[in-house]
Amino acid sequence: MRRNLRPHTPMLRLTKKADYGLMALKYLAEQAYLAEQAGSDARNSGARSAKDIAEAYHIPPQLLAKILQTLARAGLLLSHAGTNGGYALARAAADISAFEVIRAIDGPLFITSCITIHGTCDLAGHCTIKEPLRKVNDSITDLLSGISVADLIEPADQLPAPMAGGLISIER
Amino acid sequence: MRRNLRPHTPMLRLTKKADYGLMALKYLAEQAYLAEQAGSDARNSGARSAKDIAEAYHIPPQLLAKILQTLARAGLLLSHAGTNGGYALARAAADISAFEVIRAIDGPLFITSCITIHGTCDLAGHCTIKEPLRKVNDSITDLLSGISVADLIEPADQLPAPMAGGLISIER
DNA sequence: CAATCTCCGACCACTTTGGTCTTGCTTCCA
DNA sequence: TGGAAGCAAGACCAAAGTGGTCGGAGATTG
Ligand code: FES
Ligand code: FES
Repeated sequence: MRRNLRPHTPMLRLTKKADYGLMALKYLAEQAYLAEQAGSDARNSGARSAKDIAEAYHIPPQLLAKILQTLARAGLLLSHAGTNGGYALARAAADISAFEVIRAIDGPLFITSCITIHGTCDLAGHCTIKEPLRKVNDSITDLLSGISVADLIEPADQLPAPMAGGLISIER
Repeated sequence: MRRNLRPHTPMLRLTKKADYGLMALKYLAEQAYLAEQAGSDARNSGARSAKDIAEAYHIPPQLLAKILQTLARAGLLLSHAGTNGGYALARAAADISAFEVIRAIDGPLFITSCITIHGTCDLAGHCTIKEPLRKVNDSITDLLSGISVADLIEPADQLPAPMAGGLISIER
């Protein structure tokens, strides 16, 4: 009867912004690939406006614009203002890892709520949990670092072997 | 100059509640081990009240109580009301994985903000991001599943080989 | 019966997230 | 030489999630 139908209860989730960012990167990577194939001029190869990308994925244009600005500030994208401006990848798609994108948008990710930058938690001393958890954190970082936006453009295919280290060990 | 000193900007973090839950489990595991060593009676072996645990780690007692209740409801803990009551592990420490604890407290964890329960996202169709990301998600799940609360009690030592599969591959 | 302890839901303050709007600036081109 | 198209950078806001508190009800022991 009550509307307590468990709204979502998600956790350890990626923010929607990071999701949008990844989508945009993927889109740009595809465009860059197509432009290169078509042999168009080096300039404006695959550059697309924020509005175009937003429309392609039906995401709020203004929000995407802000995300793209963040990415540009982080050095992952090149922006070009003006009439035929837009955004383009700053590097090759294979050289941009998902980890960089997520960190640029959501900030440094740490799985434990205590580890700040140098492990000095206010609970240090009476909590020995953080050390094993940090290993998990590092593993996730490695995992995300091993995935490039180039790996995202072919969803149906498996990721054969284009990644640096496919295997991640728990003990770092 | 500006006070934009980046308050925390954390992401992909574990909730503090899950952290507390893990700490409590670790504590209970230690107590159970000690009780077993001392050869005390089988009953009340390692059972501790919520207040005791809260004091041991300096965490808000009422909050910890609620977390323990959640854990008990999930079947990870046994609760015993009454004068000398308290909580005890429902299973052996080695049989309780960190993944179970986290899921019991924070709900099902999905790294993408779209995957709900059966992948049908409102953006499905014009977003091919979720498939690679789901692999990451599965890898994290496996990673967490391979860590038991027994692995937490010895932080200094490495985790030698007590886990099911120490190596996690990106392609599941 | 009384003390102790778990159980359960309501409640609150605060932070984060997703999203909009406004204002300004740069580049291109008609 | 203007616009128009596009980025840049804020303030701003509503909704949701998080951390934490409170108070009563029920169980267990002595
Ligand atoms: S919560 Fe900070 S060390 Fe465990
Ligand atoms: S955000 Fe749902 S499929 Fe990409």
